[in-house]
Amino acid sequence: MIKCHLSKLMGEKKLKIVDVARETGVNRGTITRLYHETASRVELETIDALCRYLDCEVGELFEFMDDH
Amino acid sequence: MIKCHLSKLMGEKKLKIVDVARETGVNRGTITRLYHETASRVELETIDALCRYLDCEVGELFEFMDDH
DNA sequence: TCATAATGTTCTTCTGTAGATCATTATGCA
DNA sequence: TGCATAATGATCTACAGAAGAACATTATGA
Repeated sequence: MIKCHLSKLMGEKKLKIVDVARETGVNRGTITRLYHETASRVELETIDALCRYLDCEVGELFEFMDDH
Repeated sequence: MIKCHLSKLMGEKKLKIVDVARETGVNRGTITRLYHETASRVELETIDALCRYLDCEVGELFEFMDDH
């Protein structure tokens, strides 16, 4: 499975969902879904905006968990 | 922008699009779009299948390129 | 050269995000 | 403590693009 670490990254920086949505320009619903890991599809543009805003790599945002 | 390194990873292993599609169960059209970087959206399930098949991390498949 | 495999291309279908709105909960201040 | 406001949760419709299939074109190799 692919784990999304958005909530962890946001928690470390004490960011709110509204902040991230406002600053990245990404829809709040989208941020909410990634935060709660209920998203199953993601726009590359969204990943781009999050990496830029959180100053992180794609690999820090999404992790491949080998659960066979 | 987000760069997809699927073509590079496939090239290194001399893999064909049909092979990857067959082995991962991902639609060939989807592999083709990622290969040619014409995809703008991606299923987490697809990333999962590719990471597992290529034995790589998400960060090796997608890279954040900071082009301001 | 010919058969077959691989890739490219195009079309329809359908899923899930985008975006908006409303409901609920949390927060801060008087 | 109560109230105003901000943040989050939840839900709905519209739409973009992946999924999947089918057909065309190109590459491969016997």
